[in-house]
Formats: sequence, structure tokens, C-alpha cells
Amino acid sequence: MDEKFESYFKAAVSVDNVVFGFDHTGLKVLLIYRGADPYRNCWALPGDLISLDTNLIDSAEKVLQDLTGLEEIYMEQIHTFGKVDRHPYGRVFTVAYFALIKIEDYHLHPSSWAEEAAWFPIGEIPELPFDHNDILAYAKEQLKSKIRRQPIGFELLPKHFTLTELQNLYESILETEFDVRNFRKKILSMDFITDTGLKQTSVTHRPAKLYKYNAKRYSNLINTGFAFDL
Amino acid sequence: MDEKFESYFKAAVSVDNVVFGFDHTGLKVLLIYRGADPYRNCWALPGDLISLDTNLIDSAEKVLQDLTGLEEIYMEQIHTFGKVDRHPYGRVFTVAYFALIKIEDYHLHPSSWAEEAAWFPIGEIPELPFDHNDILAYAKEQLKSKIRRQPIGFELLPKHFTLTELQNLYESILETEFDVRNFRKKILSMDFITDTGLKQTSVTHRPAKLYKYNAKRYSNLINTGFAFDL
DNA sequence: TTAATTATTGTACTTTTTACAATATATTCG
DNA sequence: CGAATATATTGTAAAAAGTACAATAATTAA
Repeated sequence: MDEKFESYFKAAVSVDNVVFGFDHTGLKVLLIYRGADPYRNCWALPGDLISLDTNLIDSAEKVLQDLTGLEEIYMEQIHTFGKVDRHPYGRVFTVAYFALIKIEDYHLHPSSWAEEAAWFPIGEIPELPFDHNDILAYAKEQLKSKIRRQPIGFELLPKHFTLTELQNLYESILETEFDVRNFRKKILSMDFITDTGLKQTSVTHRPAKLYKYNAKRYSNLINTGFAFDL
Repeated sequence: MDEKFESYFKAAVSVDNVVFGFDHTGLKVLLIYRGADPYRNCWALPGDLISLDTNLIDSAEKVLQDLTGLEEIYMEQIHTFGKVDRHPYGRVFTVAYFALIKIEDYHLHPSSWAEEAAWFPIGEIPELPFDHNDILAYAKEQLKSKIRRQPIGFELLPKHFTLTELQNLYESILETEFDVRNFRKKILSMDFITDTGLKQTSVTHRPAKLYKYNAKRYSNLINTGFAFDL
């Protein structure tokens, strides 16, 4: 390699994950409490610098797996942030991902980081270090946009869910309201949300039917030119 | 900074631009003929390594401006590629952008690179170095998806265009066909493509009316909750 | 048995999408 | 100058999708 290239090879690249979760109180984001400099003792997005011998996507997945203990998490790269002064230690580009996890599953597998992580309601995010507030805002917009056109909402719900839960999820993320009858009609007409035959238990009122997402049917539909849009 | 961080600061980051153009023969991509190593004497996406003192977006814009001489080019970041072995000189992440330019304007401002750049029809792209073929494929998908929901098709057409040209553009990019009457009805009903009062000249048949995109009307519509979708 | 709570379902109306072909306006050529 | 050629422009009826709206059903708790 020519010497003139050397000056370029002095940057670092990190990944930062915006991890979304959902429960009956609404949409939440997983933040970690930093135990090391820079910005020690701050809440921040979970992320890490990338080792030179690790692929980008592997690095993003590893951060999440260390943090949650979960495998097969829905992740998507959303944007790369590269302002010159965004990191105090030097030139650090960060590649942001968003991830959707089922909060229940997360509680089942606490990891070494568990004590230092917490869910924050989307409306109560504190001031974060670096440009993490920007990243989070960007991720939220992406989620709003993606969830309308791709069947990813289910990633935030238990495997079996009620239509009311599904509607609450959409209303919460899209910050809007749907008519109960029309919402159900539309969802069920799409034919890839199927009745499990089961019902809620331990509720103090009429139990709702439990449904599940049928990925196979969805991909069949896609192949016929169908486009999900809510 | 702690010494343990030093090993991370040895990566380089580049930008690569997928520049789309359109003429009556269809969608085209601008490639450059590399005059320097690595991959000297190959057609490739126009891109460059990022200096440590340059913001990401500025770097992407500079590459395009050097190449085309144009200012105010429509650009959008699409994805970051970071496989370990994608560059022969070391660990290089690349942030890909797509850009839309009016081919006519480009011809008006040849730059220092002009002799080494050429438009390739989207269906006749040669084998490219690095992972540029992957980047291009990704960009093409993004374009297909974006052009349906955002009024960016006009960036590829002259300021004044006919509805037939507009329809050809959409049909070409989306690889589908529209009914002439329905297409025009839909486009014109959106109310932000306005008649200039002008007509084509120098055509050997009935001249078509010339229209233009009205950005102000579009943003007004957006504020009323309107969503473009073709 | 009644009260309380949430789940579930249908219909008429409006809007949007779709399918489909004849007429209009310009140039070129004989 | 008229005919041939080439593309531009326009409407309507039928189907599908979206919207607005409220009564009944199923369960637990008192």
C-alpha cells in the first residue's frame, strides 16, 4: 500500500443499537448505564467499537446478544453517523441499528449486563451522550415508517397475542387511533394472522382469542404481489 | 485516552455514490474508470476515502461535485457496508449514497473527471471492484422503493417534462406498466405537478404539454396529512 | 343473579382503483 | 393541399377498498 493512504486508516467505527420493546404501558427503549469512559455513569444506547477482524453485522449482533442473551433478534441497519467531533477520543463513525425484542423473552434471560440496563418509556428518554439522542430520534421515525409496511410489529409481541394488543401496539407507535372494527377487518383480511384456537386466561373479563403471525403465509402473499400497508 | 482504544483507531471509511440518470433509453448509472490503485483500470462507483477532518455528508457531496460540477444534487444515504475483507489495503467501511441527477445538466458541466466517467444502462453493468455490484443492487432496490413514496422522480427529469416522460420514468424504474389514463388522472389529482403552459417543440407529431414539479404545493399537501404513493 | 369489563361483529355509504378505446393535434410525405 | 403517420389527450362504468358507526357476547367478581 502506498504511504499516502496511511493517514486515512486512523478512524474507528462503532455500532449503536436502538432496542425497542413494548408492553401494556407503551413503547420502550433499552438503555445501558455506562461503566467506562468516555461518559462513564451515563445512560446511553448499547453499542461498542468494532474490532478490525469483525464484520459489521456480526458486531451489531454481538452487542445485542451480550446484552440480552437472546438469539435471532430482529435487527436492521438504519443510518451511519459521522460528524467529525461526535466522539471525544478521535474520529469515530457509528453505524446505528434498530432492534425489536419481546420484553418477556428478555426478562427470561438476564445477562452479565442486566443490572446496568433498563427500559425507558419512549417519552421519557434522558439526555444521552454522543449524538445518541439524534440516533434515537432517527430510529423512532424509521420504526414508524417500517411498521406500516412490513410485518415487524409481531417482533414486539409475545408469540401469541390478542388483536387488542396488536392494535394497541400500532396505535402507540404510530401515535394515532384506529376504529376497532376496521382494524380487525383489515388485519384478518390479510390472512397471515391466524387464530391459534387458544384464549386468554387469568383475565377478569371476557377472554380474547389468541392469534399468531404466520410468516409462511406472509411470504406466499408477497410472491403474489401483495403489499402490506396499514 | 486509554491505550486499549488504540487498536480500534485503524480503520478507514469511504463513501461510494450510486449516481442515477435517466434518458429516453432508460435508467443509467454513472461509473468512473479508476486511474489509481487498487483496481486501477476498472470501472467502479465514484467514491473516496474520507479525511479525518471531513464530515461524512460533506465527503459524499464533494465526490459528486468534483465529478459532475453540479451543486444541489439530490442525495441520500442508503447503507453502510463493512465486511472485513472488502478492501485489499485494510479495514475499510464504506457508506453508500444514491444520487439522482438530470443527465442534461451533467453534460453542461463537464469536470476534470469527465473523460473517465460514463453512463451505463442499468441492465449492462460490468463486473465492478470491491463489493460495488452489491452496493449498486442495493441502491437500485432503494430507488424502486423510494420513488413510489417520495416525489424524487422529478430529480431525474428536466425541469419541464411531459407526462409521457414521467410515466416512462416510473415504468422503467419500477419495471411495470401503467394505464395511460389512470396514471395521468392520479398524477394530476395530486395537484403538485402543474402545467407550465408550454408545449414540446421540434417533435414530428402532436406536441405534448410541459409540466413541472411544484415543491411548495407538495410540502403544503404533506402538512395536511397527504401521503404520496404510486 | 347482577354488575362490570373487555371482546367481537355487520352494514350502508363514500372514495379510490381499475378496465377499457375513441378523438385530437402536430408533422411529413406524396 | 390532403393523407398518412405518430403521439397526446380525455371519460365512464364497474369493482374494490376504506370509512363511519353501536349493539351483542363472554367472562369474572360481587
